[in-house]
Amino acid sequence: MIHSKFGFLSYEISHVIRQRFNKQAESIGVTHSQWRVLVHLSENENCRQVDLADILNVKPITLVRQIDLLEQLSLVKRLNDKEDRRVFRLKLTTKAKPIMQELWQIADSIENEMCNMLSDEEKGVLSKLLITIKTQIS
Amino acid sequence: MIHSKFGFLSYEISHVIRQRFNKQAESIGVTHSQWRVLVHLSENENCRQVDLADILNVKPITLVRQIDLLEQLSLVKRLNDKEDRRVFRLKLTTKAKPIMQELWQIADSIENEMCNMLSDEEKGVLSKLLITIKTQIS
DNA sequence: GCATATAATAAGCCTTCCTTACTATATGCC
DNA sequence: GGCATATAGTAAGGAAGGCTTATTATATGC
Repeated sequence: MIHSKFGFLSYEISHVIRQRFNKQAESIGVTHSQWRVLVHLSENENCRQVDLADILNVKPITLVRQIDLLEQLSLVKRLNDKEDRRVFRLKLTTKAKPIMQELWQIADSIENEMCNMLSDEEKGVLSKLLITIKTQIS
Repeated sequence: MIHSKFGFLSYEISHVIRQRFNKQAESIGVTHSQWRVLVHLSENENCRQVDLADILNVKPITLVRQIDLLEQLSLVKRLNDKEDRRVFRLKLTTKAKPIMQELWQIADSIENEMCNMLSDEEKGVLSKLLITIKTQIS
């Protein structure tokens, strides 16, 4: 039996990406997981913790810890919601912006290294296919 | 600045795959990580632990624990090497074969779910591109 | 105005992975 | 042969990411 192993391959690759990212971002003090929180937050500013957890596919309690850490690093702020006192609204701080730029540079350089066998056209096709899948599952 | 975010996307997708796999394979008692060990071992039977660790991109001590577990489940056996008494050669047991079939079925069904928006041709292109990347980084 | 639902969090656990250090064995060089 | 160095596997212990279960405060529906 032949297995297409797409799922397997995507894990193999992201496993390596994660390792490289964590190593290179160590001096900044941000892990791949925390970076992931920052990226999704930047695309959904002012959301509630419960919303962000949902976007990240993790349980709220898992996100709480990560936000705690990011707040300690002064990268994220919890703001009280005026209409619902149970809720925190999450925001990136001004300090976060330049740091995220650095992190994107790391991410981009890792990506370039990995994809340097592919033509620009192939890279485009790959991204498009992955976006289709990501859209489908979320 | 626009980021192609291939690295990001591949993580997002494999994160979901991992969750679904772990959930569905829970009754079998094998996690995604352990399954990964089994798959790579099946493609490299009779290798040393240090070789398999290298293939998996983990440290030898990390693999030791996983092999301990898989040995407890009677899925893997450590065999003494005759020429180098420091070495164990790893083998899948006969019990492992049917269980791996079950695990492949889970993996395949998850994959089908995720890729059901793609044509067969697109799936082929995607696999090809990912294999190029995987080959490049290993 | 009470029952139920929801947002955030605490306590405590599991898994994966690591660094460091150790033991046993092999190998290269004199 | 004999010592220095390298290598295979492992123990101890810790960090990070994730979970389940339960708690507190607040909202909401009837």
